[in-house]
Order: sequence, then C-alpha cells, then structure tokens
Amino acid sequence: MGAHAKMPTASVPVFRHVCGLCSLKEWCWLPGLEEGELRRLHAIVRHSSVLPVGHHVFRTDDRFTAIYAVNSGCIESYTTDLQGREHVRDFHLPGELLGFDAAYPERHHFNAKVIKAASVCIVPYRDIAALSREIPGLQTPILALMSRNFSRQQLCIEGSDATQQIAIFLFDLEARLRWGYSADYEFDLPMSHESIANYLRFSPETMSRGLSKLQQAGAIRVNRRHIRLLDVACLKLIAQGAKPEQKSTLN
Amino acid sequence: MGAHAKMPTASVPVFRHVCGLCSLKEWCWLPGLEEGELRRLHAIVRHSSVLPVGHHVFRTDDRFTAIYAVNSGCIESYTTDLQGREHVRDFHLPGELLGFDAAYPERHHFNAKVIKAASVCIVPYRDIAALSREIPGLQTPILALMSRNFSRQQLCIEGSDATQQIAIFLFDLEARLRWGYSADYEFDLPMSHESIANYLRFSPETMSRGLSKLQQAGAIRVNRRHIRLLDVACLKLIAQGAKPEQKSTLN
DNA sequence: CGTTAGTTTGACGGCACTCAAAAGTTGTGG
DNA sequence: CCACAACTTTTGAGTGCCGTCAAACTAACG
Repeated sequence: MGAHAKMPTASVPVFRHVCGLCSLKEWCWLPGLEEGELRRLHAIVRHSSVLPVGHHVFRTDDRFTAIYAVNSGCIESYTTDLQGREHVRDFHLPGELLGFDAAYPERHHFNAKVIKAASVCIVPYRDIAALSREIPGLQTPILALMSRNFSRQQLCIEGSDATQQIAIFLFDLEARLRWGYSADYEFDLPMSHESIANYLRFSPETMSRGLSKLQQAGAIRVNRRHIRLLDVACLKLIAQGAKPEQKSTLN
Repeated sequence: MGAHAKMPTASVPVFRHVCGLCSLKEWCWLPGLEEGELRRLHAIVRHSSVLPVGHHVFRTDDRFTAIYAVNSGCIESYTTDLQGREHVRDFHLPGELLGFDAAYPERHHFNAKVIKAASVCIVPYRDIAALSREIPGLQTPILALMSRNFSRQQLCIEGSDATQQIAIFLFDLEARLRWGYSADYEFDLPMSHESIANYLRFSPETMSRGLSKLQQAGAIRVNRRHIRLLDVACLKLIAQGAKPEQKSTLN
C-alpha cells in the first residue's frame, strides 16, 4: 500500500490518480470487475476542488443528484430541528461516502457541511444507475456500500456515561482515520469538540470534562484537537464500561 | 385501497394473496414493472407461518440469506453489548422491511426477535439479486427501499427530555400503524413499555413517568399498552419542545 | 388460583445541563 | 510584528432530570 504515496504527474488525468488513492477503488470497485469496466466506472467520476470550511455539499430537500466520496478533510451531516437547533448526525472522513440517505424519495434528508477543508469525488447518480444496468457486477458492491455506510452508525450510543461514549468515539475515529494502516495512536481531530459533543448528544462542557477524565486516568493525552492514545488497554477498558481511575497528575 | 379488504379464496395460491395485501406491492414493486415481471417477482417470495413471541428471525453474525417484510405482528432488532445488555435498535411493523443491515459483509449486525406474534414475507437474497440483473427496473426500487428503511430511523433522538421523546415516538408510531389510512388516534402498542424505554435509551420507570405526564397534560390516555391520542395538537406541541402543563385530574 | 412478567409509584443520589467567566487559540488588520 | 476580535476550550458553582433501588399493584398465563 506504500505505492499510494507517489506524487501525481501532470500526464496522468487527475481523476485516474485520485481514484487510485481514494477508498472507492479499495473498497468496492475492484472485486469482480474487469479492467474495461473499471475504466468506464472511473470515467463517470468527477472531482471537486478543495472546498472551504462552511461550504455545503448539499442541504435538506435538495434533489438527489450524486453520491460523494470524501478524499480529504471532513464533512459533517446534520439536521435542524423545529427549534432551530442543529443536530450532528455523522462525520464523513476520507474514504467514506455520503449522499445515500436520499435514494428515496430523491431528496436529501440531511445537510452536509465541510468542517475541515475537503475535496470530494462526485459520482452522478444517473450515470452510476445507468452503468449498473449494463454491468450487473456493480449492483452487489453498491448495495454493500450502502449497507456498510448505514450500519456503521451509532456505536457510541452503547456507552452509558459521557466518558465511556467519548472513549468509544475515539477508538472508532482512530481506526477510521488510519484506514487500516499501522497505528501510531496520535492524530488530530478533524472536528471541534463542540461538534463531537453535539454528535454524542451532550454539552461542550461535558465533552471537555470527559476528555479531562480520560487524561487524568492516563488513557490519553489531549491538547485542543491533538489527541494521543497513551494507554490503549486502559482506554479500551473504559470504552467497555470500566470507571476511569484517577492517576497521579504529577507527570 | 379498499379492494385490499377482500377475503382470500382457496383457489388463489397463498403467496399471491398475501402479496396483494402487503406493503411490498404498494411500496415498490409496482412502479415501472410490467405484469409478467411482477408475476416473476411474486414467485420468489415465500411466506412464513405465524411466528411466536420470542422467535428469532435471525441473529447477529448469521449469514445474510434473505430480506424480510413484516405482514403482521412486530419484530424488534437489537444488539447485545459487551456487558450483556440488550439495546433495541428498531421496531419493524407491518409493511416494513428488515434484513438490509447485512448486505455487507453478508452477515447480520443485529438480532431480530418477534415481540408480537408475526408473519413475514421472505425474499431470498440470491433470487432477488438474480432477478434484478434480468429486470433493470427493479434496481431503483430496491435502492429506494433500502434508503427509506435506513433513513427513517432516529426521529425521537431530537427530543431533549424523556417526555418529548415519548411524544415524538407516539406520533411516529401512530402514523406507521395506520399506514396512511384514516386516523382514529387509538391503538395498542405492539411492544412493551420496557422495549420502548430501551429503544429511547432510558429506564422503564422514566417511560412510565413520561406517559403519566402526557396523560396529566390531557394529551393522551394510556392504559397499559392501549393508547389514545386525546389532544393531538397538545401532543404535537409537546413533541416540538413545549413543556406539558398539568391539567385538572378531576376527569 | 398461584406464579410470573410488566407497570406504577416513591425516595434518594449522581451525572450532566445551565449559567458564568476565564484562559488559550486563530485570524484579521493596522 | 503587534493588537484586537472572534471563537474554542476549560473550569467552577448550582440545579434538575433521570437512574437506581425498593415495593406495591395489575394483567396474563398455565
């Protein structure tokens, strides 16, 4: 997988290069598809420039025109309730998809906002639907992608208190960020604490206190958005329901 | 839609009759399909006998072999966490589908248990996949079904306190139970209060107190599993965040 | 009729929310 | 390069909702 580190060359069409990097190829396009089919598939994918923080990829009730794959940065999907409060539904990291929520009734149910400068692959829905009628082998991967995207949600909800939910969230996030590569357990959060708190359904203050508890237990080290998982075993215990113990703070 | 009320006749194969009644036909099978295609589609659907309470339709890690459509009764999907506690993920009512969670990686992520004696339609995955390769018009409806099933989830989570969440839940449930027909706002819960409490992530006691509050506000009338929405406007206000007011309990 | 499971009600304690303010960070313009 | 503004994060104090424990009550089932 180290080959992915190669730099792009001007002679290679951008989309070919990006698709070589991005998760689409890794995840679903390859299995069972022939070279020619893959080529046709890549031909319908378009690529965005780098989208600034705050940019909306789509909004609630927008027509469903495409599926998006995140290449870099981070996109947050959220809804707005009747009181005008925003509820974060999910975070979409590099290699992950969004837009499937709208396959029925062809309108988006969520808003999707860039929260860390991001570039995305755009897969027009009409094209992919037409292509999947011609290439039967495409259907199963598409179904699998949808299923995977929907069912990964809501692991953190199994936690009973805030600290436990944060521990679970950090575990999940770390795995998603390194994307199967070797773990150094150190990373920057692509989203604010506030967004995480919203996603986990508690206040920013509770988020802050929860992180502090994890740090006092020696499980992690946190500085703003920079996170280091110091004691993975300890963090796992907490994620499984153990109460964090206060270690000496002399360090 | 009144034609559906016809009684079955012995000369009609059972599966034809049931499919005439059930939601599959209403929801997705018809649009764009020809008579012959419909016939082939119905031919692959199998029907269960009435499954008793406690019967598992499938369990976590079972192979994904079929999609199920609930014809009657109620099925609950749930997971079991590391501490052995069960977490209700969803309720599946007549006309709704389950099993899509497993399209990837072909293993079920949830358990599915009958909580009110139920009969289901069984759509073998291999057959529907094969058929959809022959009948291109099937793909879009299938995608739409998946999308619809996944995205309907978690309306209640928008509520900030228990009473509000219960109000939202009751609204949603009532609409799902009457399935588009005229509303008399009176129905029996297909599941126990305990299950609802688990689903909404609070204790049975809180569920009970929440229902009492709604009743004291005059919004509903509740007797065990029997529910009557007395004051829909009031209930809607509470679902939108208004604080329930204590009405006189002299009635 | 007895047993069991589900629901209701009460008392008490704790976790998280709210309000409030300070400290640190980032971005902007002078 | 510095000053200032806007935002994020941290920390503290007080309150309230909900979880836990406990017990009474009801419906369902054999």
